[in-house]
Amino acid sequence: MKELEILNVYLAENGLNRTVQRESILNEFLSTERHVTAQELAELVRGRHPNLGYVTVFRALKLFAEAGLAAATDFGDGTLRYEHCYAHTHHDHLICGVCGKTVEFCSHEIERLQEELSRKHGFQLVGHRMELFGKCPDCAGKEQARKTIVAVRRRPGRGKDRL
Amino acid sequence: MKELEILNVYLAENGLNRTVQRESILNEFLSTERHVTAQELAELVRGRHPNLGYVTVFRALKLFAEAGLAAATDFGDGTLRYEHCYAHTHHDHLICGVCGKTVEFCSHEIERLQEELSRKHGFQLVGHRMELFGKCPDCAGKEQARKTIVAVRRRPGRGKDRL
DNA sequence: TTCCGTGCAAATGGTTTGCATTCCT
DNA sequence: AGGAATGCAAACCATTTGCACGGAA
Repeated sequence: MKELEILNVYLAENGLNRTVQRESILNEFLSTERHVTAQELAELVRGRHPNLGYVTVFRALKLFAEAGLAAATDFGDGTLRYEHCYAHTHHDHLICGVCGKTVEFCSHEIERLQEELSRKHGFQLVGHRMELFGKCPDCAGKEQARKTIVAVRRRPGRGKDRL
Repeated sequence: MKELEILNVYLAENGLNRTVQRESILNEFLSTERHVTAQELAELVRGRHPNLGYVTVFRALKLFAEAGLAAATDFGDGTLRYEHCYAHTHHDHLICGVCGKTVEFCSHEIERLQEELSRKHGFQLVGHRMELFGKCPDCAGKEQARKTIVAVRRRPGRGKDRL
């Protein structure tokens, strides 16, 4: 079963309609391998469908996420980035704070420890979010040591200087 | 050296001024043990200083963070929550998705694995963010199994239905 | 007496909603 | 036909900025 089919099943099950827009958005979404924002995807889609509105893309991404086709993450700059996740295994992200490159990884060991920790506190673990911030090999090469300040401590707002 | 002193040193070092407002905000901030948003803290402060503006609190919290007195985290609802972190050790959060209760924890083992993972990808680790979402003992007791849906998969926007 | 801080109001920007129109079924 | 989807504009809301005034150094 592939993505379009999944979507259609989800739509049918929930009494929602199939539309050209949703199909186009899904195609465009599936054909990018990056983490896209709604804005970015909307621009991509508009390449083929100039009058497809931003809001529609936004709503579609949310829908995809509900259907289990997309996963949203907020890397800390206040905007949601979506990646397609159907038939992908769970993973977390390693993010370069300089150039923004992301690497996906998965550590069963860490997940086991998280589970263990939750249990220790009586929590029933439902999900987690983990992002490692650092400098990628390229950027570490270019940039010499400066103040190595803290992506996590300084978590700026939604404004211009964010990230 | 305690917090007020740290702040004053930071202000002096950076050519900034000491003000009554900043001191009041710091006091109020230190006297709460929760993770406060700027809004919440502003309301607390206004108890004593009715004409102290929200923006000032906002700016003060940012300042505190720069001075190393506060740490900001975004639990995923798009609003920054500050906690005081001077002379506190680093920790991550375990968050109950039902009642919002948070537990702080620290796992050296996980941190070691994160370090190791980053190195494996050639990254120079600068910081991380990790939140575990689950159901706390109390809420797990009250609520019976329903759809155990994913705080991470479904990451809603900044609007009304968020969280 | 020169910046800095404050506080209001207005701007920003991602996200969401209202609503009239158009589309699926 | 009847509910759903679309698309525009307008609303929302946390955050940020502009600016005039009062305050610290």
